[in-house]
Amino acid sequence: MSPPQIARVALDLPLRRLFDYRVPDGERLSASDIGYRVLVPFGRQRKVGLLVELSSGSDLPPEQLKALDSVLRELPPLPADWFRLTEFCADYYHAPLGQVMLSTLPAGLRAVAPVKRRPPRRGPPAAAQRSPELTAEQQASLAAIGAAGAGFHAYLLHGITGSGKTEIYLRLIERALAGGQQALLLVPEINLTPQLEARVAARFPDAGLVSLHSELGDAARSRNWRAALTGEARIVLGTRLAIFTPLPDLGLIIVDEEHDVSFKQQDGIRYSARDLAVFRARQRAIPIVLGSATPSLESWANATATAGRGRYQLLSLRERAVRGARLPTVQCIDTRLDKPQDGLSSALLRAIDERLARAEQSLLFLNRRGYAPVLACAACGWTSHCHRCAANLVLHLADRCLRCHHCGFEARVPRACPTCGNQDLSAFGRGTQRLEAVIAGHFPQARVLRVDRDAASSRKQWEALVARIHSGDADILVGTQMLAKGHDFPKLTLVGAIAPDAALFAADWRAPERLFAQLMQVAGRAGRAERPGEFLIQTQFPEHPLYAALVRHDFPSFAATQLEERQQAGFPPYAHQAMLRAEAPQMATALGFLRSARACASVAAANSVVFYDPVPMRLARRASLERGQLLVESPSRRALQRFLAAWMPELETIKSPSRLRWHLEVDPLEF
DNA sequence: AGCACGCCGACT
DNA sequence: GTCGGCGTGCTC
Repeated sequence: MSPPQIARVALDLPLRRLFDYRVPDGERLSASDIGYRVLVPFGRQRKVGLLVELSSGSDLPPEQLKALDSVLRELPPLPADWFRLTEFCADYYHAPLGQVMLSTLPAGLRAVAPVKRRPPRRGPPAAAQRSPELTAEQQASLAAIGAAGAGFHAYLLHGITGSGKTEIYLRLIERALAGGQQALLLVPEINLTPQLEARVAARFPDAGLVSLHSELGDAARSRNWRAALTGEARIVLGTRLAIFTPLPDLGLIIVDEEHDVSFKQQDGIRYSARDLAVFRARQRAIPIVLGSATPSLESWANATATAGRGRYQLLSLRERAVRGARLPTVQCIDTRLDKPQDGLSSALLRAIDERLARAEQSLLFLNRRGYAPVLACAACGWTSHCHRCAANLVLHLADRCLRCHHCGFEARVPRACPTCGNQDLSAFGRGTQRLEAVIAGHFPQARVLRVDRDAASSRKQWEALVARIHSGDADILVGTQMLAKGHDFPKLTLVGAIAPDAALFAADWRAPERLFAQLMQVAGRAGRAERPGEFLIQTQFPEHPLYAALVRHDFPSFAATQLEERQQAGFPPYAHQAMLRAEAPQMATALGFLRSARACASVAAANSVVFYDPVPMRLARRASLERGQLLVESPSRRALQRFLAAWMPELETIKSPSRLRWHLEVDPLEF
């Protein structure tokens, strides 16, 4: 009689443990079964779990163990390095392992009822595209990456817009494929994936390229994920969630636009796909390339000798790859001298006029949608604010409503002031809709197109707008950061930043970093083809160092200044942080929890961890929940991690009303 | 997280 | 008299 066999199973539960099951009589599992999905009874439900370990015993008495129902073998088992990735993610972000493992599977593969499968849809075979010639800089970067040989190497590819980073990615993918390996290419948002996908597919028609992002339907997502796991797909292109794709032959990871905050998951398990990508590359001993025109300061510090001790190798592309193409000239318009009318300075109006005369396109960048950020009554002081959030309702004249951008609340625009009856309500401030109207008034002959999340809420609408811009069916574009990324509009030669100053003095100390990246990116839309571009910034602070660096296209000096400030202030990357957040119907409840959390920490806290005071979040109420936060910080990542690991179980024992919810975020980006 | 059990308020 | 609120406790 052989000893009983115990299967240790990860389940999608907010519990920090595995569950033990008996292997049914007459069945015998082996180490090669680890990584299969299993069907198990759980309470009076059945669940899909993941077989993580086999053991000959359990901490529980045998009579308390149930037998697992079945081992699901229609998929290959998840590979060992995928386990190490998910385990690291669970450890580092202090999330339950089962939740990490199961929630990263496509929904169809963690459902109890198996979903029906359709054979993969194959697009028409694309004609393989020839590779363009490389610039000297591109060649040098590729040579540097090649010279390092096999093993883990992290590269920060700093390349200005249009310098041909994508071509480098493609050459690296080519190498990986030739070596029989799979490649993983991560991109920030789905908006850009279709074009990149088309380009990669055209270059590698036989690589079974699949994409993985949240807009994909469940069936397609399962299909693509499966193709990655079986090795049928040699290239995976996806957003942050794609970092968890099992890839048995993974030989290369590329993170494009690595500074983009959308690599950080903002709910559920709050991981950074970029940071996990670096971990994954290290433990698989493969190269990783992080690419950006404006790298995150964390990555920049890792790649520059002083701070990073050369953790990453810095590769720079300083020239545009299209021959003759130049960087846009960047100029500040001093709005103290050239006073804007309705938000537009005369210099900017003149510049737009010139483009109209030459049948070129202009783009006005204003990162605020709606008509005006608030509606107010001058007679009694009433303002349009959201009853559920600590925020204003934004006036949307296009559909005659007031809308909360935080909770989605909507109301009709009142005809008169709700408190005093005054019929003369005024719209304060400026959003894209208002700018669009002002522009249309100034240039009645021009075709004005607004591009923001309201105008392009679906993928289809977005693609239609892009097509319109491409066809030249628009003269002036008014848009938010939606327009900032990755699109080449050959006729676009002027970009104007309408009101970027607010971010210079924002309370969020990461605001300048984001502003610089955003302006650099939007500037890159101007003059990509052979026509020179011009970028005009309307500002009251033309001498501000951020703009001065932008005028010189000088990211390195901007980054150096910022890093110096951060070092002085003891901010990341010179400190490591974690944020505990709590929300409840009453702020007192949320802050009370955070105070208890801090109290129970004082015992476990290593002397190297600093606690701040529990405070309301910047948006103190959202969707009728009041929110507080408690920041903990340490100069040592290891010390912080050790502390968090001890703290988490303590937090779970704090008694609190059921209406209170809390979560921990490691390496928070927003405050 | 689900899903049970369990003990107090306004309704067919 | 019961339907149902959510507090508490458990799931291998």
